[in-house]
Amino acid sequence: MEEFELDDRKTKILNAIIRTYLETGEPVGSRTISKYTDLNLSSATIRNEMADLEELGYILQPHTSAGRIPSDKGYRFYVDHLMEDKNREVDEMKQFVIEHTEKMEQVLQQVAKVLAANTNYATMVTAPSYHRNKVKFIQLSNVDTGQILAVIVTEGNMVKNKIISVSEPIDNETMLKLNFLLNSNLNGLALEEINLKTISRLKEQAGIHSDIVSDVLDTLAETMGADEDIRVYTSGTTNLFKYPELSDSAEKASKLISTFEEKQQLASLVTENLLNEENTGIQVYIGNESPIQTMKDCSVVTATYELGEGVRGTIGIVGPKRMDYEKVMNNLKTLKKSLDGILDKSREEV
Amino acid sequence: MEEFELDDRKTKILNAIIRTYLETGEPVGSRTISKYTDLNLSSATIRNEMADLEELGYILQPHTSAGRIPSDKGYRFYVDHLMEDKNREVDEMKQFVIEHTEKMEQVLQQVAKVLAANTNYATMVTAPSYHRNKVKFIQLSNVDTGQILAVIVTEGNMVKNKIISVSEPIDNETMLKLNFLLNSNLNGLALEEINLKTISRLKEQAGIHSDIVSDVLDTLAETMGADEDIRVYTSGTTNLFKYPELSDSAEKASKLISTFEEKQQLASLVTENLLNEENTGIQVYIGNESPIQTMKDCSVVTATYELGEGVRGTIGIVGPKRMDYEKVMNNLKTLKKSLDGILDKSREEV
DNA sequence: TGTTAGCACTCCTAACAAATGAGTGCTAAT
DNA sequence: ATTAGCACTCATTTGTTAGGAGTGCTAACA
Repeated sequence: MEEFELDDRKTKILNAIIRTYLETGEPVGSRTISKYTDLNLSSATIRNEMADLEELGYILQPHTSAGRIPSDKGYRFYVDHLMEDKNREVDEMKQFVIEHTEKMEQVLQQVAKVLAANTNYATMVTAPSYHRNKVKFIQLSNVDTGQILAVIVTEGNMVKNKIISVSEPIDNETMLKLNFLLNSNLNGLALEEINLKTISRLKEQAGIHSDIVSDVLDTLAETMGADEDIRVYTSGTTNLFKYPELSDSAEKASKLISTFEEKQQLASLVTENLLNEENTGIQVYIGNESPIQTMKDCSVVTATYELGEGVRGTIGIVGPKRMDYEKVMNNLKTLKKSLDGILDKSREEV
Repeated sequence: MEEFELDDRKTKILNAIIRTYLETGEPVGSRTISKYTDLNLSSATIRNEMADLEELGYILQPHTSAGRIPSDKGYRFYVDHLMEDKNREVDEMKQFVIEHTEKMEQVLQQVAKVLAANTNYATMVTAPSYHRNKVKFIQLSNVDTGQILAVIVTEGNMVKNKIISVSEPIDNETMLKLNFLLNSNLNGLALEEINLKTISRLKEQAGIHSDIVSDVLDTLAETMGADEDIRVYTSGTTNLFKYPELSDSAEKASKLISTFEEKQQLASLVTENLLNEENTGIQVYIGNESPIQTMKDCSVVTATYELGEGVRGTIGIVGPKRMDYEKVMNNLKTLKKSLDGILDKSREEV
């Protein structure tokens, strides 16, 4: 709590500076503030206060004889203490999400798109990953000579499959036995709960077909495993062009956009949040706080949604540091609310 | 055949102009050519010839007192007649593709990436679509009360699945019958071959469960259907920043990059090629020839690959009109060769 | 003691002019 | 038919200037 550093007046001035800068993107001078605030102060007084604020690290000057802009510390203070918590709704999107639950992929892409259009920033949405998700149903079937199809269905009705090659064909009876074996041993378990004991027991029971069991388990680990192939949908990356501070040099812009293309990098930004059990809120990274270096001139706001028990994904927004935090965070909150627990709901409805 | 328009010398000069421009990206002047070509001519003579070439529409001047640059017509002539057909190999990639056939998605993404790094242009690869692909195996299973899982495997070992909700549970015996019904009627058929007759026969035989059959058929149509959701992998879009003529204005660059983000647009560029049976070669779109408006300042080169009977996808490269056509086309040719028929091969190997 | 007016100073930016130079078209000579 | 030479065009670069926004400091004031 370093609020003690700032008295009431300084706080008000800092607030005014940041809000003005959020709007204009231009360094803001003392005279502007002098007119802006209700507490009538002359520009000279403001100047003195600004000098203090600068010394404390909340604002900085791009160069002598320019106005001030917020520093990372300034933004942080704003987000933590100054920002109002408006509660406008984002109803259309909420509605949309609910109406289209079947086609998850398209919904997520659409969410990214609408959010980008809404906010004028770049957005990313990661598909839900099956962290902590439980096995509901496993089935092996003969598909072709030498080829077995393994299908795995999880609690959240996520379906994964893999073709397994086998050296010699398996007759139907054995197949039935294997299926029973797998289901009775694994159903209801989350990936983390499948330990060595379970595995060795399984293999023992499978006898000569233990290699197939191995393959199935591999598939399980692969498909339900962590960051393996988290799908990331992005939209509006070119919105970043709108903010000169991000795109003044072609190189800068290029690097940023590249990061969005390298979806796996984005995924990494997000994984830690997913695993962190207790974090269910909204995360704000300002400038260097972001784990991705290329985004050091940006702010990143992410929200973790949880479709159902342990089925989590992330929605993120990337923009300039002077982003409209209020708007962004409210958008995310509403979206999060719409998505949270949607699996349970849809199951109830059916 | 409008080659008659150009005598030998004009051809040589045009060739020189284009090649120089491909390298430098700068308008090329008469003096440069005068030194460049082996037929020793003074700059003045070149100027005369250039005036002719301009009148004929092969080259143009950005403004008075600038050098000449190739027009679309000029590039077209170059690609059709002037370009050499070098045959360097792209072995590393070929090797890579063969070694990683199992994980198609990752291969394709990687192909896009390597190709982009190799050429310094933007690349796109579409996942194979199941056009003309045949049903190999269908299976319904009870997954949960009121929920049936339908799995469809096609010739190319593409697996698709869908959860179908049913109002009342189906006992195992009925399920077996349904499965038999579906497989005996549909296996070996391509989507196009499933006509109304087949459908009505199926429904008739299914009796009271004809609604489930409908659902399965819908799923079939959806998953094997045309452009539905062709997946497109892109890479190196920011390479386009390297070419000033594409990124001089932020707006221009922005529009281009956006097109790459809107993958479905890219897909449309490609669909016609996929359906066109006899086209198995390499396509070059120069400037306005491209079906996508935003790419009117670019050249697009695409190759259609065919993993197996009717399982097709596209590899594409987008760059400035002054792209290194030779290199690009050779890269594509080699890649195409590596991918063609890969399904059949891998099946043989097993 | 906190606040304010005034002023000199800094530094960015826009505007304009001049210099540069690459390249052309035309003409006259070969 | 080819070429050298020359005048001319026009984008680009460079230098200069004027303007303006904003600051820090000082001195006066309540």
